[in-house]
Amino acid sequence: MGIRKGRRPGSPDTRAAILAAARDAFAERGFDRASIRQIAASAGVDPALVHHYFGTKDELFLAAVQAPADPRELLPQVLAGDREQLGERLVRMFLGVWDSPAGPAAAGILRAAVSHEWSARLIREFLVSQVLRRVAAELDVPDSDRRVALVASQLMGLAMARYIIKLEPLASAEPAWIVAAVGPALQRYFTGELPDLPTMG
Amino acid sequence: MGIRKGRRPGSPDTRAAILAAARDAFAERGFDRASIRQIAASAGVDPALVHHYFGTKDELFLAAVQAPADPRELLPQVLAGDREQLGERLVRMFLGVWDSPAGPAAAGILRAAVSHEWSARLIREFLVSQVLRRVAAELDVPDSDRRVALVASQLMGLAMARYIIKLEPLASAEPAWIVAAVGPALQRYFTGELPDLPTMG
DNA sequence: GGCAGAATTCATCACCTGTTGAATTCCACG
DNA sequence: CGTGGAATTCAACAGGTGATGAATTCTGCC
Repeated sequence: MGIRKGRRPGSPDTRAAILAAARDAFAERGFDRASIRQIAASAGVDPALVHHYFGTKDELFLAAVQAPADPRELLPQVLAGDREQLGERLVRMFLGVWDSPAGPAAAGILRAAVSHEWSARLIREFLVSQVLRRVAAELDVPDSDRRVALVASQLMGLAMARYIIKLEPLASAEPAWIVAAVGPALQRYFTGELPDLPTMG
Repeated sequence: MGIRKGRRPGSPDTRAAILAAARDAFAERGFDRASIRQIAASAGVDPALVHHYFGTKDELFLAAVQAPADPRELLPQVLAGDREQLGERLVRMFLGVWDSPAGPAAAGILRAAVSHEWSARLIREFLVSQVLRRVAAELDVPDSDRRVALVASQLMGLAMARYIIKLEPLASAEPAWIVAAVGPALQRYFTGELPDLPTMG
């Protein structure tokens, strides 16, 4: 009676279960407050097994949140089409990702990025080298790196307000409305007039 | 010899020292990773004294981060003047607060808001009832609550990108440039054309 | 001078954390 | 049928956490 030691019969994919539990835990409780013991319990498994599969907690986090969405797959859809509606397409895709099953993972990354420098570095490197740089290369306007950073700031703010802080009425607004409201703002960052760099002195 | 028990001579304002240490700790390590023991040590004091002055850790946090800036004092300066430059004035003030000594406290609140629902509620209530509602009341356009929420999202994103994630070139950009770049975006949210609410079906 | 009360520390408690190493059980292959 | 290796659990370690209650020393007042 009770749970015996040793290998269990059948072949449940325990590894995947742990990963799923970790994903959930990190997403809704953040890195610090998500505990390995709790993740293990939630996966119906001993904590040591978590360490057996994924080493340390940091590694588990990396395994759990890696690639919530692949920019190499998504960006071309956004970049294709006329440049005058780039902003709206980007917001639409952004909301699509966050409202998808990948959303919680993204929330986990964002939560972790706020409290851990190494995770902030992670998201920064990801944004810069996987997303922003590619978009910037596709734009044929000057100051493209500044432009994409402004775009990133608005999108991060949108995610914070809508999914983390849950600020109303943004949190429960229709995606279509948000696209129409925020899209043009991004469009201006992309292709509109921006100030020159201030000349010192 | 060594540190004796009991009341110490002189009158160093220990309470203020604890508060300052707590402020620093919460700002740069967030709520979870800031420990009372460490705050106490950093203030040259026993952990129990921290509990003696401020009760629980939550209460200490509230005492440490309350009112990094008083909207009742700052908002009138922003709202005064012509409506066509409201956006720029708001960005300028926002950057002013974050670049001031109050900035770290603001960062602490933001960090905590991301990992704790009760703290997210805190910042949400603060934003809604102390800032957004007042600004909305001052605007004479329809949909003012939606407009201010959009503004809040852009400002939160700016804070995240510049002060938390430290995304370049935003992180080290000149405030004047940011004002000129982001101001008009906020201005559009405030007084520009926004889409109607989508009609369902 | 004595006494109330505030300031401060000490010594804990109970708990949770990540992590490790050994023990056990099962499966697959020879 | 046996054996090696993978899956899984148990038991524990070492450390950190917030919190509490009692003890001690000082200050200020009468």
